[in-house]
Amino acid sequence: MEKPSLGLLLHDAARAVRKRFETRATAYGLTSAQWRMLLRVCKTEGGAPQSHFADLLEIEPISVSRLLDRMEATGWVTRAPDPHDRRVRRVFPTDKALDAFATFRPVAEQVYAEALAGIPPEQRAVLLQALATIVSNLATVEHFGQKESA
Amino acid sequence: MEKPSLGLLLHDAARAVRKRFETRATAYGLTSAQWRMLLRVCKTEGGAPQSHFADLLEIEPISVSRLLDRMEATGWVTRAPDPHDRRVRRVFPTDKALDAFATFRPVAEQVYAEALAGIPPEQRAVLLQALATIVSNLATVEHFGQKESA
DNA sequence: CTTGAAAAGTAGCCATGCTTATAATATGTG
DNA sequence: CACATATTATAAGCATGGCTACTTTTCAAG
Repeated sequence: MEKPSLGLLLHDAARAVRKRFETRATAYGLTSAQWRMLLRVCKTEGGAPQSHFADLLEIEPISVSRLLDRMEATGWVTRAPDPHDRRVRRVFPTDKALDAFATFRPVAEQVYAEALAGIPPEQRAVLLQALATIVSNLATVEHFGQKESA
Repeated sequence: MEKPSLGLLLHDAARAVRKRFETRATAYGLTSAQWRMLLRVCKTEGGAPQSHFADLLEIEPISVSRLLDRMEATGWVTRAPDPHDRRVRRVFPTDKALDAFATFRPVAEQVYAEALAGIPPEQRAVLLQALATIVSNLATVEHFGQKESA
């Protein structure tokens, strides 16, 4: 056997959690990307511009646009023009979304519990901290020459 | 602020590593999925059936099929019929691939080093072990009723 | 040999996310 | 005001990966 690399492990772990989650969430008609978006939309009072969610979810605005296209078509969100800025379309959760929001929380908690089974609390803390560090380490944009060698 | 969940962190960390890697590998004309496949193909003596790589990479055979379509079109692999089993198409790396294989290894190592910067060795070990545990915990197929409650 | 199950590969369709480019609107500078 | 720039959202096209369904081929019974 060969020691699996960080990249492979991260990739596999993320995919496994996503897949397990979708197995559960599919019964409610949501994918994990839609669930992530739903979380944010439901927590936002008064509707927010799409660009707000692009920042929060750290995906490109075009990805938000298409994700919301599908979620609007399936009745999870509504979009309304902003009266003060005609470029903006504000996003609102539907009642169906707010219902699902309350229902799905424990589903996510359970998936995480299954994923972390057998890992002692102090190691869970190290895991979460290390993942946060990785995200932070790689958050800076590549400048092609950031390193001392260039 | 709110404590980010395991799912979000895993998702973000995996995406950050993939993105950083692709920033580097794009200069060579490879995506990270293609790089993962290339690794496996180059390590396999004598060519292997596509199904072998589906198992190794833990993706569906159809995903392998299409990944190899692109990699064959761009000259990274060749596919030849198996003389003993006419269902099988064996996969071989090209010379270009074997060259790249040697060149890219340190690139991947460096990306991982950047990702893990500031994390002490014992915490890295915990991280890798925890990720492996997560993959293992979720590797079993959902049976809808595995739990004691059903 | 025939029948049926399993395996290998593929095609169609979809979701997600990226890069690049465009339209419409806002905003700052002269 | 006029022009350049930035911001918001979208479109086109591609890569990755999933699901379902299908073909071809192998293999195990009978």
